[in-house]
Amino acid sequence: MTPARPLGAPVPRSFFARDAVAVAPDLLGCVLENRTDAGTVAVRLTEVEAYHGAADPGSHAYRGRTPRNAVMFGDPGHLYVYFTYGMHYCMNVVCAPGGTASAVLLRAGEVVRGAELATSRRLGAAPRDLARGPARLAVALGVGRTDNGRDVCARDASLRLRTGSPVPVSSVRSGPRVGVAAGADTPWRFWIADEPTVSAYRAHVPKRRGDARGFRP
DNA sequence: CCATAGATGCACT
DNA sequence: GTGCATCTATGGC
Repeated sequence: MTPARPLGAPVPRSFFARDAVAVAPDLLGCVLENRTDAGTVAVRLTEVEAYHGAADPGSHAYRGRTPRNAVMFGDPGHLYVYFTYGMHYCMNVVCAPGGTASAVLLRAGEVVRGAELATSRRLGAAPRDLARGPARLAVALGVGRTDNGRDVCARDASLRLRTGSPVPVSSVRSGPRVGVAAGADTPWRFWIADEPTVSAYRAHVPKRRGDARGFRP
């Protein structure tokens, strides 16, 4: 059980200086706020996933340090933003001591401030869908490639985490991570029960290859 | 509701 | 060349 923190207090770096699997459930209910020239959007986190360092086959860090994942190997409290599927950005917060490459993927949340700005970034999205899914969350917050490596614990951070209303332990759920083949036995996806903003679960879809085109068994 | 396909750039093998 | 820690549109029921 984590000690209660004053509502709205910035989350200190020490919070992230633990294993991602320990940090992830504690992150639920916290509020991520991004101030830009366009305005401020704040999101209450409802769904996250832990990536457990270089030993985790599902992690980008599994095959060692590369230019892309370098931030993961750095100090806790920094943002690891990566580009995927040719069009999407997803964001993690680095955890554990430097060099561990442990991180938490922020998968979904509820927009609690700046809904108008978030909606302008996500045209056509219903309120509950504004930040439902990791790539949508990044868009709603206005986070992209240039935010990779940002320190969310810095004194003057325009992108930072605050504590929110505590989430009862009884409301925290966990299960397999989305779209990750390795570690189906590790329930490192955490979410708040009965939250409409939690992304739809999609199990990993194995790729079929080498078959004749159009052939179906 | 559910299932599938296509988009699209880049890191890595 | 292969395969994404995804999203959206479309088509079937």
